[in-house]
Amino acid sequence: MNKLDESLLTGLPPFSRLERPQIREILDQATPKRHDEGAEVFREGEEADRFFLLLDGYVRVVRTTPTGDQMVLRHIAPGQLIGIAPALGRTTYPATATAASEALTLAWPTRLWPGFVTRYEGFATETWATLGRRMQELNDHLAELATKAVEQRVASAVLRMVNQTGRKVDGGIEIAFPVTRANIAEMTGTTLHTVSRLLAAWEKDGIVESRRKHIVVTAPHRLVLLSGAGG
DNA sequence: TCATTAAAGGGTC
DNA sequence: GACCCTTTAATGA
Repeated sequence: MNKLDESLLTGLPPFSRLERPQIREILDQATPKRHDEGAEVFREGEEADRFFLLLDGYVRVVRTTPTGDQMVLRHIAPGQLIGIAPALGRTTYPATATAASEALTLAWPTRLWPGFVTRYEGFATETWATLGRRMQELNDHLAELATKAVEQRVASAVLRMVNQTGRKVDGGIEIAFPVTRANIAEMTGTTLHTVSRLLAAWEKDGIVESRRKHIVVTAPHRLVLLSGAGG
């Protein structure tokens, strides 16, 4: 079996303070896996027997409501830990993670978690920081859902994706993974029809350009204004 | 202001 | 051709 290259982990926040032998040790315990677009990485309610590092690609985190509706909670960019139920004191995954684009992960058995936290300098601190950021985002998102109008919510959701996963392209910033109108509807608690109409209107105003599953924000500051940030 | 319903066209496999 | 993604219009809460 091929050994994983140490450069995969060097520089990533959870491992940035570690020496080579420690990184080697961590990699030797990891199982790499490729996920096709749409494939599940882990499922809500399952026994959390592994935690993951997203090496490449994007992951969509989704919860299903009792009525069967899906709610998209967040998107994860490469370099982040996911499925870290043990850090939350849980034994099952709180949400389902699916590959938003073709993705590559490393997985470790959850039983190794306590050892990672105690043995590896900076690992715990970075994990807490990640959890803190996600908590902050959730708070913002919740306040937004409760108080903002649909157009503001959709604008915020698009901006969130741009900020977390955007890449520069000619004429703007592109969301780096395939997104449908329905996906955005599931992030904002509206319908795909409303999202479609909003994007069409924004495109007419020169704020975005979109093709199927593909959005480029050409005037981010105007989207910020629409999102109602700062008033 | 926004959801629902319906109809239709283009894309992709 | 089947199925998915998207657009558009009409209707009504």
